[in-house]
Amino acid sequence: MPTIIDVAQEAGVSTATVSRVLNNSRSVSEETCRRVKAAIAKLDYTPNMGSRNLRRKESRVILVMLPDIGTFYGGILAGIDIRARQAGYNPLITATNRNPVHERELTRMLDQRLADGVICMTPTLPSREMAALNERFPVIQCCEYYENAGLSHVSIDNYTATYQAASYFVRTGHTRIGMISSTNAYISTRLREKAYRQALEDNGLPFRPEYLRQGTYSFESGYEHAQVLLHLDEPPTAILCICDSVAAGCISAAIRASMRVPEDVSVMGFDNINIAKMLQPSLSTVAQPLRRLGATAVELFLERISGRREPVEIFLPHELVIRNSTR
Amino acid sequence: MPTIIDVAQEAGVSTATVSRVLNNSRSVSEETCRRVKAAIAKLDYTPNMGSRNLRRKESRVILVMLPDIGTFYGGILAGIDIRARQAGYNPLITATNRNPVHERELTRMLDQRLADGVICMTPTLPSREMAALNERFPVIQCCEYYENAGLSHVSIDNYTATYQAASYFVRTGHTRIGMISSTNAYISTRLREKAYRQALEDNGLPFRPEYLRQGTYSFESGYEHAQVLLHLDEPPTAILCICDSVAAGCISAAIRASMRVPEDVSVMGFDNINIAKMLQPSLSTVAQPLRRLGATAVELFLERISGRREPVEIFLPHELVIRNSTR
DNA sequence: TTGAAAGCGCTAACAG
DNA sequence: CTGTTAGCGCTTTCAA
Repeated sequence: MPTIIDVAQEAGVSTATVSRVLNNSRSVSEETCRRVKAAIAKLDYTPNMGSRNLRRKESRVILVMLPDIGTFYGGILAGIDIRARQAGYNPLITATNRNPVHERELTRMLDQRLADGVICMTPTLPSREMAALNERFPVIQCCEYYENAGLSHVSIDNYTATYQAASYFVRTGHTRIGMISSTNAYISTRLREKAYRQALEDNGLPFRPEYLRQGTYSFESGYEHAQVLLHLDEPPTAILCICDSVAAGCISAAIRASMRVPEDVSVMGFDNINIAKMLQPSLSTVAQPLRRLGATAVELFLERISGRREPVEIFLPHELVIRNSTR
Repeated sequence: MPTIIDVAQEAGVSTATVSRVLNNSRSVSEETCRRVKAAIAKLDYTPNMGSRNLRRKESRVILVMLPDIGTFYGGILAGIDIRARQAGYNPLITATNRNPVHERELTRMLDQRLADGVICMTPTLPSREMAALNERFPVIQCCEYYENAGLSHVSIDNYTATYQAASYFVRTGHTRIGMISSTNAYISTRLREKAYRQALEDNGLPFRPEYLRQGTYSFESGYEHAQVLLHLDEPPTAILCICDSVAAGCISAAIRASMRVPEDVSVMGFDNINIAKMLQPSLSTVAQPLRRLGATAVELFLERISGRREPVEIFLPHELVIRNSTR
């Protein structure tokens, strides 16, 4: 494998000159430049990026941590991938399964200079720890975030999105509106529950504790909690779900209980992942701009790495997508 | 950020000795070892892996190329991730969207020494090109592969899997069996179509060209082609789909055409991705051992990088999962 | 058992 | 415009 020295010899110049050509330093004569390029072509030379990175004290790698590589993250990853490569960075994607130990270990890649910074979608590590890490390396939060931790983040406005979804139910005549949420402490979960309650209150509807269920993000959780909800003496006629998988479970449970969706019960998901349109009936849901979320996270990373220290908070627009699971 | 030199000074030894401690070279006295470790702890030192890699002429990165980060690949990626990290490698995951130009560009990361080898799930580049690349770097194929290209690969036995799925239809009384396949030239597609035809023939059923449709891997494609199939004068009573998303589209089209699944038409998917169980009715499908496929691909990579040159071909067991979309 | 010193391949002052 | 040179942080002979 040829090195810059081989190229220099072949072209009859110094390695410095080859380096200049490699990096388009404007101060190389046409003629020399041509010779160097010819040598590069002849030897089929490719610079060793590892040594360049060592010299430049960077790795050109962004660590991307997410809980799992499910459908939801696919779109975000696409956004990250495109924007990061444009900027000359390689996204190193890794699923942490929400395991703090594993996350902490990955975080060591920053100290090892194997990555220049991290885009994090799993707020599992304590806020303090992340803030401390952010003192030394760029840490960007995507989708989820800590309030007042001094970290830049991008997400949708979960509160407004959910408020609108609940209001949609009210507007279409529902008075018994349930919610299948999650037990986690994510900011998105807290805001969504808060918006759900506020929307009820603002519309003169009572908050019924038995209508608010909390489980996981899974199909199974949606199924179980919907079962409970639908067997209440006065079951809700509309159910807001914390994500599309939960909504899928909700629909399955309704059908299992011989109820029609949306005639007997309306179901609304969240996220608009691929399966939303595939379900029977197709799922009404709150769409998140996945690719833009990813691309924006990279943008924040780039700003941060080029010197900016003050955290920036970005909220991207969502969209209520009405399909056939609501009436 | 402290370097090995700082540690050496702090411990009053040479950098060579620190390096030895770092790498557990057996020839360091207890006492020295203790001092070095104390210094490392005191300075909160982490080795710069970039320079280690430069020196050792490796990157400890495996490039993982896949067409898209959809549900199907999620399981495989999990398998790759776990096994690769165990072995001290970082998987660099990247979606190529089946774009040869993009793939070729990514492949340059090997020349740039940014990755030590590649696990490829998108057989987009010409067989020759991959074989040539494999001369210089480890190239492992996962799920899809070229025959006789001298590359190691792991996948299921697509022929047998499909043969069994088709036979299942025959066994449950179907005589009009259709297939919604794909236009791509993947080995899996070719083998599945071949098995479909052979199963018909072996069971004395005629092959009807109008029963074999070819589209893409998408929900939309499944929907469209199912529509055509179901509006035939003599529509099939069972449809084998190239993947679960296509099967989902197939079910949607059937219901749209006021047909019941599985009473009027049975639908079988392929892969057993997450959505299979979420659909209404839940989807019967051929399950692939996703995590094992990923882990095995890494295994092949490790074998190859530690010197083995003869290609090895591995076929992992599949499983026919019968749910409610078939009778 | 330990240290000195030579690189790994590249970039960036600095001189000329 | 170009070359010389000194590293980036680490590992690894080679001697001692």
